[in-house]
Amino acid sequence: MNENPPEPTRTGDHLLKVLGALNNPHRLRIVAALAKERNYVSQLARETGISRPLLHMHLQRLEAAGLVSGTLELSADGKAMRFYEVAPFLYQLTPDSIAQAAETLTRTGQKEETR
Amino acid sequence: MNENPPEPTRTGDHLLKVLGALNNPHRLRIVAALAKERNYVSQLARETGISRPLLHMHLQRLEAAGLVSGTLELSADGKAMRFYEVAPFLYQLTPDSIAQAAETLTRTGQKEETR
DNA sequence: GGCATGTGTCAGCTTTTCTTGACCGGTGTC
DNA sequence: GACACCGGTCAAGAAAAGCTGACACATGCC
Repeated sequence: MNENPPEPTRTGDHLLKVLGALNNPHRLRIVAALAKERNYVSQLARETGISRPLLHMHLQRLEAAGLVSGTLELSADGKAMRFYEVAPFLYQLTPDSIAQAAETLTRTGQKEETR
Repeated sequence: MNENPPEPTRTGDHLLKVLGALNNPHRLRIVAALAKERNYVSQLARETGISRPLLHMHLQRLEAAGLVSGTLELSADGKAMRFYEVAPFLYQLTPDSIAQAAETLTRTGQKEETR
C-alpha cells in the first residue's frame, strides 16, 4: 500500500519534466557538450559562453529530469570540482507514445512539489 | 547550391519548436485526444475542458511545430468547422541525436522570425 | 426577433522562465 | 597579504508563456 512510488514515475509527469528540460537552446548545447565529454562547471561555462549562475540553473533542470548527473570530485591540487556527464537516456515521441503518457498525467497545468 | 532550404530545416531549430510544443500538459492531452480521433475545435474544447481561446492558442503552437494539422470543412447544416488531426511524427531523443541537432542551432536563446 | 451552434481575435492580467550582477565560502600559489 | 582557481546562492529585473473574459463574425432553428 505504498501510495507514492519511490521512483520518478517514468510516465506523463516525467515526460513533461524531460520535455521542459530540453526545451531551451542553452540546455540542448549543454547536453551536446556533455555527450562528447564529461566536464566540470567552470570549464563548461567557458566553452559554452554561459555565465556560472545561469549554467548552474540549467544543470539543475537537466539533472532534475535525469538527463545528466553531477559528481563532486577533488582535483590533484585539492580543488573541489563538480563533474557532469550525460545519462544514457532514450525517449520516443510519437502520437501513440504521447497518448499513452497523457493518461498518467496528474497535473492540470499547475505546479507541484518535486518532493 | 541551395543555401537556404525551403523547408523548416528539420534540425536544431525545428526540434526546439517541437519540444516547446509538447512541453505542456494541455497540449499533451490535445495530441492524445487527436491521436484517437480527429475532432473540431469546440467539441475538443468540451472534451478536454479547455476554453476556446486557450485551446486555439495551443492548437496554433502544435500546428506551427507540424504535430497537428487543421482543415476547414462544412458540416451538413452549413456550419464551418475546423477539424484537427495528428501528423504521423516520430522523434528520437538521445544524447547523440541532441548533440547532432545542437550543431544546427541558430538561436542563442533569443527570438527569431518564423518567416 | 430570439436562441442555439460553429468560427476567430483582442487586450490585459498572472505566472513561469530566463538572465544578470552581486555576494559568500573554499583551496592553492606568488 | 595579494591573486588565481574551484564551488554555490541570492535578489531583482526582463522576457516569454499561459490564461481569461470579452467581443466579433457566420449559420440554422423556433
